[in-house]
Amino acid sequence: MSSARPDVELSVALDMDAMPGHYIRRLQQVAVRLFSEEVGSELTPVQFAALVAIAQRSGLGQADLAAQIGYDRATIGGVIDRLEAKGWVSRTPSREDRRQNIVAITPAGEQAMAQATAAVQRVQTRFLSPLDSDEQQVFERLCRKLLGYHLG
Amino acid sequence: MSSARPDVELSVALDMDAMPGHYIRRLQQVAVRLFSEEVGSELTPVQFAALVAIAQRSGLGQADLAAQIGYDRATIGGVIDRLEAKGWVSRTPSREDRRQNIVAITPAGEQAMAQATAAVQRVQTRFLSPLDSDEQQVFERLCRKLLGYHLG
DNA sequence: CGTCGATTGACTGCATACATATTATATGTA
DNA sequence: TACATATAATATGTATGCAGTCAATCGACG
Repeated sequence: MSSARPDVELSVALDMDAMPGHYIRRLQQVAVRLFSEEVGSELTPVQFAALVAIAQRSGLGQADLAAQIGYDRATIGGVIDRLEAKGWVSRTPSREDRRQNIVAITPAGEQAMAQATAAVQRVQTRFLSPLDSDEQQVFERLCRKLLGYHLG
Repeated sequence: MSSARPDVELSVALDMDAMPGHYIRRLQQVAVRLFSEEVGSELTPVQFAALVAIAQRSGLGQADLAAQIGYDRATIGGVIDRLEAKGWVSRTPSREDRRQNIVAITPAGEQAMAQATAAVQRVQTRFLSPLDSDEQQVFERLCRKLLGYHLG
């Protein structure tokens, strides 16, 4: 660590640690790291979320899928590319609307998802473990409230 | 999936919205969007955080800087590239350790930071605005607690 | 003084995330 | 039918974030 000499005094002392945007970013980093520790490198957080969404509501096009889990439409294509390359989902042009690719999970995909599920739940447990049970509930409620207003 | 293995949790329990990792990601998306709305495209959240850190503790090398604000060492290089291209920071080889690049903010950089500061504070206000004052304090406390355990 | 382990920074590759443009296809309307 | 508009998917460019590799360099040790 270098010796920091104070050479510029800022008119406004900005404490980045006090900024929600900053610590949300760092919490996100923590969550991603835990995910990769527990689940491994076979599956990323985004790929897992996509797999779950596809399994729960098959017959959706890519855009519907993206909207449902909060991805960008331009991003979902690449995610599905990688899931398709692993043989976990399939893309089929819709007959009703030939612009659409209907995305469905494959048996191999279901198996991969089932294998990952326990690890993913460990991630959530570990992530929240610094909080006691009451705090966990409050944290979830406040996050939902924030999302509800900003997305709804 | 045709095995006789009972997978009870597969059919129901995968509610992504209930997973902290998932809604933290979406909160992060919200924060980034608000940032770009208020601050504009001149400066990204990461670039702003870097600028603040550089201004507050000049004389640091890139790795120290990265550690201080939670970046990856491999990422900070590109961030500083872009700040340097705008003339907002400078890189100088250290005399004590010639592997190090000492990063410092320029007058133009200080000006850019000062201009962005009000907008950045509006971001934080808007982000937390769905919560009342008590809830905001609780939210910040819980986030800090999570970070304290996971990073400390 | 020379060697070795650790550190730093540069670089590559992969995976998001988003904006924008483009292409193909649908759909509403004149 | 012809045209304008809307939508789905893709391609491109920029910006992060992390893992891994490499060379240069530093500090410590013999």
